Amino acid sequence: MTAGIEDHKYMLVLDDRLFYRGLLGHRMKARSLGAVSIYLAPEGGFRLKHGNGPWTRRELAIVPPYVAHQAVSDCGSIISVLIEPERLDPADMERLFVEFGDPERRAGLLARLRAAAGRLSDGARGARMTTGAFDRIVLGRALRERSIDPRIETALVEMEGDGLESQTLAADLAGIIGLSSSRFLHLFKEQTGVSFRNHRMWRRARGFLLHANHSGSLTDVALSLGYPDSSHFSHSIRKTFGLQPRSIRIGSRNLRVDSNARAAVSLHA
DNA sequence: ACTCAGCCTTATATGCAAGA
DNA sequence: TCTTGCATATAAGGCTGAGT
Repeated sequence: MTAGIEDHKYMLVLDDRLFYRGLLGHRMKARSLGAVSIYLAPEGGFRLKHGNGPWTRRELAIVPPYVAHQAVSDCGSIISVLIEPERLDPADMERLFVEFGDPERRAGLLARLRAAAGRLSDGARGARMTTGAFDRIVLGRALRERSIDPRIETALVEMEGDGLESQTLAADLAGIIGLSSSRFLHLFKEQTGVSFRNHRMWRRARGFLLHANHSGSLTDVALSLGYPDSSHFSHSIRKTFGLQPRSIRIGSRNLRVDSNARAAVSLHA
């Protein structure tokens, strides 16, 4: 009872999963994340708004990728889980939304999610957390991956290997896997469910979260993430997260961050 | 140092017709 | 069935400059 939320701020960043427990900026404007997003308040509830729709009071919510929304928490903090969609089996993603929409399962999901931070932070120390282990702790079961065309898989790996600062063009990747850019762009969307451009933009913005609790110039961070300048960076982050980079940084003080190796590549770039 | 807005350029999204 | 190229709309990229 003595420990406040400040002592419990925690984020775990994996390649295709992210767990966050910490502050939720009360000045949040509409955000559009590139991942399936699960929200719940650590205690009490929160309010959620989809696009131009009305505010609704929630205990638990799940939002599809690239859907604009806003959230405000009663207690000022939030638990949030992000699931990257590009390798996720579409049918299993659908099933996840059904599960979260089922009133009978809500209490169980809430309890599991609220307990997850402690279990994740214990498990992540030293050892590398796998996606499957993360899913079992947070969701109670490992989500299925979709089978992706090997050429698109190659392109995904290529982009991940290049680091967040890369400006890889669709035409370059198409060349590597032996397709025309036209076919590559179509196939990428078909196989991953997200457009090439949106995917690249989201991965870059997501990379900022790893820098969120660092000191130093935001301009330097912007450049190391591949943004051409701080102006563009500020704009993109605000559109993606609904918050200014500065607010995210201020809200991330005392935030403990764990990440696996690949997600952390850009950390000291 | 950071945010914000405007403006032009360019890459990408998407549908379609057609070739291999 | 898979692939390509093309046409057109749109959003990101890149830049400038002003405000905080």
